[in-house]
Parts: sequence; structure tokens; C-alpha cells
Amino acid sequence: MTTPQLTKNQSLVFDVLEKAEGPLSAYTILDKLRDHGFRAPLQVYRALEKLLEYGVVHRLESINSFVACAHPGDDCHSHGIVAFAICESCGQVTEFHDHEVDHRLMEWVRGQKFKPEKTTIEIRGLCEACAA
Amino acid sequence: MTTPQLTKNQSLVFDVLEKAEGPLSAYTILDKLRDHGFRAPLQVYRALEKLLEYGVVHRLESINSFVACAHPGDDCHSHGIVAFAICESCGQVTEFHDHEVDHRLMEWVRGQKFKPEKTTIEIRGLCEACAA
DNA sequence: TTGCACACGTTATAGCATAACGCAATTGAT
DNA sequence: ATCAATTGCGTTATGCTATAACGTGTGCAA
Repeated sequence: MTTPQLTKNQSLVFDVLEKAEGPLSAYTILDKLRDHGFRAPLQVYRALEKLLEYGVVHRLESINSFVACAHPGDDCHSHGIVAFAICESCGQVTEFHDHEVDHRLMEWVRGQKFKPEKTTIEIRGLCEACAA
Repeated sequence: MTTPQLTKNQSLVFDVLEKAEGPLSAYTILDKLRDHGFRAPLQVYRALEKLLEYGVVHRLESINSFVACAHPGDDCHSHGIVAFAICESCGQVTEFHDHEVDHRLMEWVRGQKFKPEKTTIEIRGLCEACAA
């Protein structure tokens, strides 16, 4: 999928996520955009919904937060399953892809005749700096 | 870790999860236990916290729900990373383990000097019956 | 022009999770 | 035996996450 021109709200939300050091919750995004006229959660959630659809933002299920995709300009959907390492101390998120992992999971799934729609892989722990 | 004797509340919560066909939210569990004297969410969450710690219950991050571990009597902690296939139509959950997937993820993590604490793998989609 | 699709704004509500207080029972060391 | 620490429990209150339902305006194609 190619990313269409973002609307005003979508751009605002995306910019906040891109400039952030780590993942943000929808309500944190809302607070950061109050000066730009945002008043209600739905304004954020609706923008996020589209950004997720376009693949330029990821949702981190295990911490109810959102991050900008780590592949600027690239099409995220082409990378297969995305996995995340999330530091529970500093919040830093590292995104990565592993073909072999994808392959194994999809093999298993195929054996079960299960039809996958969306796959989540999230590793929570401590990044190098915080583990020291 | 070996599972200690469960307390009354822990047993009640565990029994509800075991008898359930699929994953349950904490509030659904609460409702099912009102007849047994449960009145507040914390009674459920506190029991769940222990059951998760003992490894006899899993949390499904992507749907904010809980399931009994699929390995009766067995020690879940010995299976490495647990992965789940979750049917978005009927709610059925299949639990599985894949050593190769674990291995690849842990290899990557090691390369990053990231210290993993808890890993989530959840595949949402349609089970064989529902996809038909 | 009419009808449709889409983004947007607002209010209200639903659903998920924990903080903070206090009490009772258990355990284990002195 | 006694004291202190730990653990489970009950209750109230609160905070965080997400969506339902309604209405508005705009652009565009039939």
C-alpha cells in the first residue's frame, strides 16, 4: 500500500510520534496536541487508525502505545512481521524483522489451517544502556 | 517454579478460566464470580497476578484477556516462549511453542545486548472452522 | 442536484487497571 | 510466647484506554 497525503490531524499525530524518543499513549499524544486544537481522544484515535492502516505507525499492544515506523519513506508492509524490543526502563523501542521467525510462525499457522491477519511480537526487557 | 497451593480466590479465578472455552477479560471473570462473593476488580487482578507468576495462566496482551495454560499439570515455564493463535471470530486460542523461533529471537536480542524479561507472540486471525 | 464517502468535532459512555487504606491470618526469628 | 514481616483479602476511589453515537462540512462523481 502506498501512503496517501495525510490530513491535518493525521500529520499532527504523526509528527508528534516521529519527534518522540519513544512510544506514546493516545492520551499523551492528545495532551501534546491541545495547543493545536485537539480536545478529544477520538481525534487522536481516528488519526492513529489511518496511520496504522498506512503502515507508518505501529501499535505496541503490550504497553498500549504507538510509535512511528522506523523505516523512513519505506513501505513497512513489505517487511513481513515486525518485532519490537521495548526497554521497560527508558522506553526505547527497537524495531526489527526476521525472515526465519516469520517463516516458522507461518509454517505453524499453515499446519493449523489458521488464517493470520495481524501478528504481534514484542520483547520487553532492558536495553543495553539500562541493563548496565 | 513450582506452583504452591492456591488460595481460595486464586482457585476460583483459575477454575473459571479453565472451564471457559476461550480467553476472558478480568471484568468477565469478576461477573462470573459475583455469586461467590467477588465484588471488586482488584480481587480478580490480584489473583491473576499470582496465577501469571506461577505460570498457570497467560495474559493475551492484544485482547486484554486471560487464559488458563494449555499444559495441565505441566510447568509452563519450561517451554520457553509461548505463542498464541487467537481466532477473532470465535475467540478460540491455541497455544504453541517453537524452539527455532525462540532461538532466533534470543539470538537477535543477544546481538543487541538487550536483556529480555517477557516476550509476547500473538497471531490474530481466523481459525480453520471460522475461515471456512 | 443529488447522493456518497470521508474527515472532523463533541458529548457521553464503556472497558481495563491500579492506588491507597485498613484488617486478618500466617510464618519465622528471637 | 512475642514481635515483626509477609501475604492475602476487602473496600473505595480513581485513573487510563478506547469506542458509540450524533451531527457538521467538504469534495466529487453520477
